[in-house]
Amino acid sequence: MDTKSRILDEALTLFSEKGYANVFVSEIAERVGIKAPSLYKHFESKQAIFDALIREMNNNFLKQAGMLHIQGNDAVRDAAIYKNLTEEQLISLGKNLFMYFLHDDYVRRFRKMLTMAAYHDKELSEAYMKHYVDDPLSYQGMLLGLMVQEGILHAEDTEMMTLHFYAPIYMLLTACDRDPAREKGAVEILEKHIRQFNRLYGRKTDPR
Amino acid sequence: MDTKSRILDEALTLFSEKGYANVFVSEIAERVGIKAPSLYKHFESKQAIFDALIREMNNNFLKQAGMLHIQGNDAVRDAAIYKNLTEEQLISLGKNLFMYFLHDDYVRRFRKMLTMAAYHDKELSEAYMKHYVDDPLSYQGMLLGLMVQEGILHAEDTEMMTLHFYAPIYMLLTACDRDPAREKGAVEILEKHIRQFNRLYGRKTDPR
DNA sequence: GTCTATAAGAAGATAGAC
DNA sequence: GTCTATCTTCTTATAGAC
Repeated sequence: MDTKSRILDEALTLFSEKGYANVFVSEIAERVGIKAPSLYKHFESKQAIFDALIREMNNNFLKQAGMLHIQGNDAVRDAAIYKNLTEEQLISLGKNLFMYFLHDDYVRRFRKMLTMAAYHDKELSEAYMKHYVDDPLSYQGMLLGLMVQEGILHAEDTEMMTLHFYAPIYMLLTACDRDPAREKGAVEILEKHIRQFNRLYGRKTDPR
Repeated sequence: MDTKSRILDEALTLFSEKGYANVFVSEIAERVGIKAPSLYKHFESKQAIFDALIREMNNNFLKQAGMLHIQGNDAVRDAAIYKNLTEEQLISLGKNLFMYFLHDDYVRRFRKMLTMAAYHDKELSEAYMKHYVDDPLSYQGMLLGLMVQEGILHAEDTEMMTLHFYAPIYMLLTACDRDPAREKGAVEILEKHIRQFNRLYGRKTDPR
């Protein structure tokens, strides 16, 4: 990994742990193994490092914003996969996806950095909402909608069904980001959540 | 309002808008209408202002952490109130509570300040989880549990039912905090959410 | 308790040698 | 491209008059 990439990597780690304003350029440089002035040969300012990270995030959008997607870009194909899963397989899949978004270093650090930074910046706020709220809801809405069409799930209001599926996952994820000790409990809750969701919206539920 | 209280008030506003590190003592002083050095007659440091705010928050815990409570401290009495509400009245109540937590200046500013600050500080992180996740879930769990006992709601797993009720509200609240333009849509979604929740867990639902 | 003046120190950024 | 030395600016905080 070249120096420029190492700078971005260490900066992302530090920004995600302490927030932009609490990280010093000298700190980033130290972790990379150079002195602060050398860093200015690679980036013209601290802000430029942050901007480069945000650009990188938007470019890698599919990798990280494909939150809770199986393939991430084809709801029809993904629905076909879901369709044939047993409840146990579905739970296992859900757990694995949850663990991926919780632990994948790239995804996790960006989420934490953006969570903090998005509070003071309108543009970043929009990025946050898109990646962690709107896009997951939209994708899962398609997925669950297809399953309703197939007769696998039953719901009058697909939008609300999607909210009921995703909101608990969003809440568990933000809880674990703030307190990693909650992870074990969160995975158990996730399992129960998927079971209950299946029970409520699955074949046996009377939708009125 | 005396100067000391005005300092706390303006500091809370600024901290909630920009985050602790991005607020200068001189900025707080200016809003109060004094010069920065005068401020040090009231607080010995910038950190002392923040600490005082956190103490105030913990003291006023009931006022703001009673998130989505009716009375806020007596689940049995509150359950008795809920029991006799029609769906329309319940929705109206839910909307009003949501608007209160979204708009009440004191509650809103603390929530935003804590959301940011809680990422770098373990103690604050615990306070955040307690006030915005654990306590609401625990209180609403009692409330909904009582309604299950009364036969008003039906659920095998009350904990999951509570999660299904609260997680969407939590998600809508954080979404509106980040982007106030979403408020109108959020209230509509809230209404649909409560209706669907009623439908799923109300008398007519077959819980197996 | 508020002011002006100022100290003390931190942090971002530049200059110029190697 | 990295270093040491340094500049500049900003920000917290203090001193001391009123």
